[in-house]
Amino acid sequence: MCGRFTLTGNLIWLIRLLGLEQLQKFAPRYNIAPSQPLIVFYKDPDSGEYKQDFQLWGLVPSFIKDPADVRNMINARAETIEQKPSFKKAFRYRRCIIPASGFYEWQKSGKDKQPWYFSPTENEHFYFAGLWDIWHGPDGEQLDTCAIITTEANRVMSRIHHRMPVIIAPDDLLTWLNDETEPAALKRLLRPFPDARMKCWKIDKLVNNPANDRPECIEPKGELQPELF
DNA sequence: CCAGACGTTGTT
DNA sequence: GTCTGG
DNA sequence: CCAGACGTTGTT
DNA sequence: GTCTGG
Repeated sequence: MCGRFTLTGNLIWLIRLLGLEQLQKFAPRYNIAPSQPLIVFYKDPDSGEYKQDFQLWGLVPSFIKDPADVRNMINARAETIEQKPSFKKAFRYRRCIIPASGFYEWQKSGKDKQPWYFSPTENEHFYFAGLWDIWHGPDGEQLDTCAIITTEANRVMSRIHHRMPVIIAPDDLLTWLNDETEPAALKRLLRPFPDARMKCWKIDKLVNNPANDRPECIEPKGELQPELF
C-alpha cells in the first residue's frame, strides 16, 4: 500500500516534459499524509492542456451524496480498477501523475511496526499513477480529490509489505496521461516497479506521527535493504 | 422493480 | 474496537 | 498510513 | 452515476 510519502527537490524535469510554465516553489515535504493536498499533473479534459494542480488525498467520487460516507479512498487496486464504480470512469478519463521523492511502508512483525523508506536509484522522483475526481456539493462547494493506484509488491518490497504504489517509468508518463491511450495499454502500465530502480532503508518511528514533517524522517536507522530470504 | 452500496489494507 | 483527523 | 479520541450539559 | 442484491 502507499499511505505516506515525501516530496522534495524540484519538478523541472516533469514540467518540461509536459510543456508547462515554471511553477511556484513548494516547501519540501517529508511526511505527506492522507487528507492533505498533493501536487498532481493531468491532461485537462476541457482544454487538452497538461495541468498542475493541488488535490486532496482521498478520492471522493462525484456521485457521492455526503463525502463523510466515503473517506479513506487513498488507494485504488490496479487489479479491479475497471470494475469498481468509484474508479471506473476515473481510470478512463481522469488519470494523473503524483510526483514523490520517496514513500514509506511499515513492516509488521507481531505488534511491532517498523517503517522503511523507499526512494529511486536512477531519477530524482517517482511518478505515482493516480486517479482524480471532482465532487460538487449542494451549496456550490467543490472537492478536488485523488487516489494512488496500488499493485502487488516487487521482490525487494515484498519483504516489507505485499502491496506497493504503481510507479510509472519516465518514458511512459505521456502514455499514461494521454486520453487516446487504449485501456489495455493503460492496464499494462500498472505493474510492479523494477527492483533495481529503487532502494530502501530502515528509519525511525518518528515518521509515524504525520505532524513530524521533517528531514529526520528519512534518515537511515539500521538496515540498508531488507534481508532477502 | 427499488434499495443500497460504491474502498483498501490487513488479519482471522 | 472503530472512527476521525492529519 | 498512524495517532488519538471515544460524551453531555451548560457556562465562559 | 451505475451496479448488485433482494
